[in-house]
Amino acid sequence: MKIASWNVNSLNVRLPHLQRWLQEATPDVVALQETKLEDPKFPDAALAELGYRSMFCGQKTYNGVALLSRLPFTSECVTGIPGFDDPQKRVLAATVGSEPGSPQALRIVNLYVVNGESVGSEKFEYKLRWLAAVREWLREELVQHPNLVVLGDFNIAPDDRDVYKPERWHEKILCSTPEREALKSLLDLGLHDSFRLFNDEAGHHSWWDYRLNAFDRGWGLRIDLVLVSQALRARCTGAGIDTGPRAWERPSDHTPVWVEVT
DNA sequence: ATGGTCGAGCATCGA
Repeated sequence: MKIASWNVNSLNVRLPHLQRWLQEATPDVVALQETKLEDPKFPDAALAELGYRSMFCGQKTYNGVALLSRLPFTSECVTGIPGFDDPQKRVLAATVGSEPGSPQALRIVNLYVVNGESVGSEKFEYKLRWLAAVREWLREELVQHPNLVVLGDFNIAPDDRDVYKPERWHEKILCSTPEREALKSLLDLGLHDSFRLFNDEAGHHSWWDYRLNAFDRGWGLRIDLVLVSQALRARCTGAGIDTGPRAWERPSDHTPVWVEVT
């Protein structure tokens, strides 16, 4: 089973890319971020034609998340962090494949983590509060759902191997110590960065700024992650980054990341 | 030379 995440930066603009990539990569489950679409405008019929059921939680202009699945959804759709009041649509969780709690079920938590703007800004403080609330929620999710996948645009590069020029990003947004510690506190719950189960090299990225031809120059960061629980870690057979779509015409600034589990 | 590009929606903001 292949589970993927992609920040599409407007599903309205990127639907043709998504359709092409679904057909080429044939993922079973896909988490999307930055759909920027209100729910009545979500293209669920077009995606159903490719065999995908959809859950979505969007808003105009900003944010917006969705889950696509070839397997049936077997739970309600959870939107937002329980108990954390937040008008921004950044979270969508559901169970796929089998009844919640069964060994065949997979719990999927799709996160569009707050960007944070710059270290020390109000948005930065919001990012850290938001991540602390996610941590407390995931602690409970792990009790209920041993087969847990937490994936999305984390807006955090886990360490310097994930940054094209670490000295340029030192203590900057996406790379600062408080952000990395917040991510580590999620991993400390019993989650693993699936990409690093298979590859420990530097130089693998999932996002490149639109400016200055960053993609062609290799100026990227790995900020899109697929975290897996302990039980799922044992079932992981591969993980990777599909850089192809970043080179297509009129691309998202992010490219899909994925994990394979048995 | 750490610059300046997208997407949204109509001037500028967020990333």
